[in-house]
Amino acid sequence: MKTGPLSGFPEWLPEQRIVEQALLDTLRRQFELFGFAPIETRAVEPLEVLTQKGATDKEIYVLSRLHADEGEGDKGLGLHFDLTVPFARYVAQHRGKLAFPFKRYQIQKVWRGERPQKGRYREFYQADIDVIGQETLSIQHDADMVRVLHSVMGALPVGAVTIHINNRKVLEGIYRALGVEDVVPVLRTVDKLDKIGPEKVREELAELGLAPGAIDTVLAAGEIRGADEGVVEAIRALGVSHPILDEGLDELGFVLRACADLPAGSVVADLHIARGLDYYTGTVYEGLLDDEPGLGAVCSGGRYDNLAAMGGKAKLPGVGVSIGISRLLGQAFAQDSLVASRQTPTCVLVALDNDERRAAAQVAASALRARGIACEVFDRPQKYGKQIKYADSKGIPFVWFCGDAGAADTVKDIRSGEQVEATADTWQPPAEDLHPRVLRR
RNA sequence: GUGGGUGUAGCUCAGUUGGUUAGAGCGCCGGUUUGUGGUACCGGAUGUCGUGGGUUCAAGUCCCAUCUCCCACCCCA
Repeated sequence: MKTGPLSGFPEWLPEQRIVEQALLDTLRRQFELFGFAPIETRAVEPLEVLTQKGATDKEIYVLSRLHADEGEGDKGLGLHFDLTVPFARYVAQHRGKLAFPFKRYQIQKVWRGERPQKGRYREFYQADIDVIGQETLSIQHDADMVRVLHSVMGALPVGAVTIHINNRKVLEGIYRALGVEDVVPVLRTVDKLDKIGPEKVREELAELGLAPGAIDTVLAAGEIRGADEGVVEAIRALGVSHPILDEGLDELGFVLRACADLPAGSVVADLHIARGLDYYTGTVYEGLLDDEPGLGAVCSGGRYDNLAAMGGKAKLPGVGVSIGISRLLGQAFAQDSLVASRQTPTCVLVALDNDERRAAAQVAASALRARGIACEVFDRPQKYGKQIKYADSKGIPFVWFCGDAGAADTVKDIRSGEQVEATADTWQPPAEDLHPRVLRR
């Protein structure tokens, strides 16, 4: 059998999966604290849903049966490449049973058939929250997204994250005022300011047919950043005007005011953040690690007005963000900055004295488990040294010895070597040893 | 899809201008230690040298093809 890694399909060791699960638990708790309801959608969607207008042209993994009968025809199913498109389909489908504004969180694997590289995988977790309204959705939700992101990212052991926000209408208004017909290519180019620098961006804009004067304004706008409403004034000072620009500035100003109480530096308006996805219509978000900006966005999202208008006339505007939990983990594992305190849930290894005493060992183990203490009984009566070594190799903190012939049981903390008498019905490990912990270093 | 790199033990790697039976460290297993680990010492196992072809008396080493993985572009979490 052929073994070996598949590029872009990461598999973690138990101690890494423990970290991953801990972070997923944190996300779930945080999302629920903000009132988002859980859903899960199927892993596959009809290709026509995945490739609908507004979706990205991601490379989609198509599903087919190995021994499909001749003439069975292609059912046209593909694995989802994000959670927003399936969610839009879900909302349109269950519209009658949902209460709006509908807030949901969804933590699932997604698949993209792209070339993998650092921070980018073909199979990875996305953790999404979205709010979706009927006909309209309050701008308040745009601001709330920043608040949730700030809270969630702060709860993850990944260091400081700066959330960059912008509003597509602001950029679109400016570009239209400058006479640009097709704004999306300009947005994509400006989005690369950080990466390739203003001179390269200038060249690319010129290739798109922008006049030198217009390019100056586009670049000047792209350079604007700030944490408060000063950015709105700075944009007005560019001297362009357009109805869409006014709308965008109102929204951006609202979001900045609504987030004014968050700690300084956590949120910044950044006028070159555009996001490549073409379905965003208003506020856009992009979170970067302060320590590792080169990793790319670790959370991102935006407002969309049309995406969920699937199969009906009703308009379902929404706003949502996605957290790149796999990207964060890949980075953390690569630099060994997140580790589990042990590589198994087991808190106590019950040593096996001899074959006659298996029953006694099981009784002790059951008593511990009944009180929520994870334990396992060693499988054969080897020398105690071997059994302790097994516990040590997995990071199991305690070894339990059943007392012989009426003697008391004892439990040994193998880190300190301390061994004390104990009763399986009452003994309690320190709270920090009950479950594996995530350690940051 | 485009470009560049890579491939030898479970892991990290060495292997001379082609030349006997392919090595080291770590890890693993056993022992010193007749049930209480981590250190130390002693011993042991492990390879289709990515794969297929070719050149040669002789290929891990040279040539061709192919695959894999890594990095960058595109785009994105």
